[in-house]
Amino acid sequence: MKKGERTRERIIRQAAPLFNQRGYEGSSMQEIMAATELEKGGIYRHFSSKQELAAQAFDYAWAEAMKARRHDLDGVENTVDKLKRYIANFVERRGSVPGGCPLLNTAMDSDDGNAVLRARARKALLGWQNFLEAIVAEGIRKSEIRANVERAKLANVIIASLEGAIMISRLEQSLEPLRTAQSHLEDYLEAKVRMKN
Amino acid sequence: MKKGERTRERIIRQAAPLFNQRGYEGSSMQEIMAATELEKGGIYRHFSSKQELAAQAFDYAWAEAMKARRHDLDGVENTVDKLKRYIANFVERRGSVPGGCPLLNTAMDSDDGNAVLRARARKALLGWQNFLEAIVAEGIRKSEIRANVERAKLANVIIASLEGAIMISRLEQSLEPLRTAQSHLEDYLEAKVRMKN
DNA sequence: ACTATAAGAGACCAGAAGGTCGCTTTTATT
DNA sequence: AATAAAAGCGACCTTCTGGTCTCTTATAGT
Repeated sequence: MKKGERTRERIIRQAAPLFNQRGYEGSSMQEIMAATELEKGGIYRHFSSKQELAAQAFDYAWAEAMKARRHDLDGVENTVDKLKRYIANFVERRGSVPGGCPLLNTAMDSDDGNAVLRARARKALLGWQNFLEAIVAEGIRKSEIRANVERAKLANVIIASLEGAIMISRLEQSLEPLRTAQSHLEDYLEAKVRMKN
Repeated sequence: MKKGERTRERIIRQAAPLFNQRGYEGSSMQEIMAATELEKGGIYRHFSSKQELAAQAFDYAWAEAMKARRHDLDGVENTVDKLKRYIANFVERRGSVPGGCPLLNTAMDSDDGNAVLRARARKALLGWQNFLEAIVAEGIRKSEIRANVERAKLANVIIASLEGAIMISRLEQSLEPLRTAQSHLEDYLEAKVRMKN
């Protein structure tokens, strides 16, 4: 009863980078077998289908990404600084799972079909938006963020800028686009979001 | 000598939406055969491989997207307004080829393998950056854009915001995120880019 | 209209895809 | 140490993959 659970988690952990790098169709069971050093039977005992495994691998990869991006966030008091730290973490602490942002990858991979994966990506995005919006709401309550800031829109701008920058960065194999997005967002936060006295 | 060229172009035109929607691995020759109403032999006469066809389909899709986004751009004199018009076109005139932005799709599809497609996406991105940078450079020359604006960074911010917003919009199946990105960019152009006298 | 050539059909191929299942081995419980 | 249950192996299945090649049909130049 214990060993099974351990290998199950190991499979997810070792399959996640594969799916994140090569995508759902691009990752074959053979490659997953090689990555996990398990035969087919050993994998299919724990997962009913490739899709099921892919879904769980995404959940894992996303949880890891979120964890990395939340790193040391609680120590920051001011909510604007918290947003800036979050953005810095996003830029600096990539690679919790290799292959770029799991959300972007899975969203693009599944947005024309693969309803299961698509639903997971959607849920992940919603969670992310809520997380950022909560920080903004707190900031407004604490009078650190201007009252006229629309939290949903601010969350949107941050997410879009970062995800778009990731795409460029991956294609150019350079951190510069990501850093440009970061400094743009920081400027924006100071100019239009932070409460001035 | 003539018919061949016509069908060749037809194949590209009809295969492009498929590749753009389902990705490279997700599009099978069978589906391409169905979409083009041609047998295998009829397709492979014109393209040496699936990859070759996919590459040409991307070039076509990208050219169509660029054309749509450049729509009526020449009529705009002021370069800041030109950028705004470009952004508006991006938001409004999607769907020149179904399945979202070909660059984003192909970049995510190929960034961990498929060197051929990756090279095409990279070249497309470079062309896009150059296109926007040229407008900015012209704006600085004409004193419509502040001299301290770094054209590469501005191009980057615009591209990242729009592409990231496309991802969100597709996942949420709503235009709102795209419109939010648009208004954010417009505000930014007015606040930090346009020359004030 | 004749004919050389271009275009397309479609049977065929080897290999790989995801998935199943009966059997053996390992684990945990007593 | 014995044993019941859990975990893993790996041959096998069907379907589909990208790609080839020969043969037929359509086209275009004269």
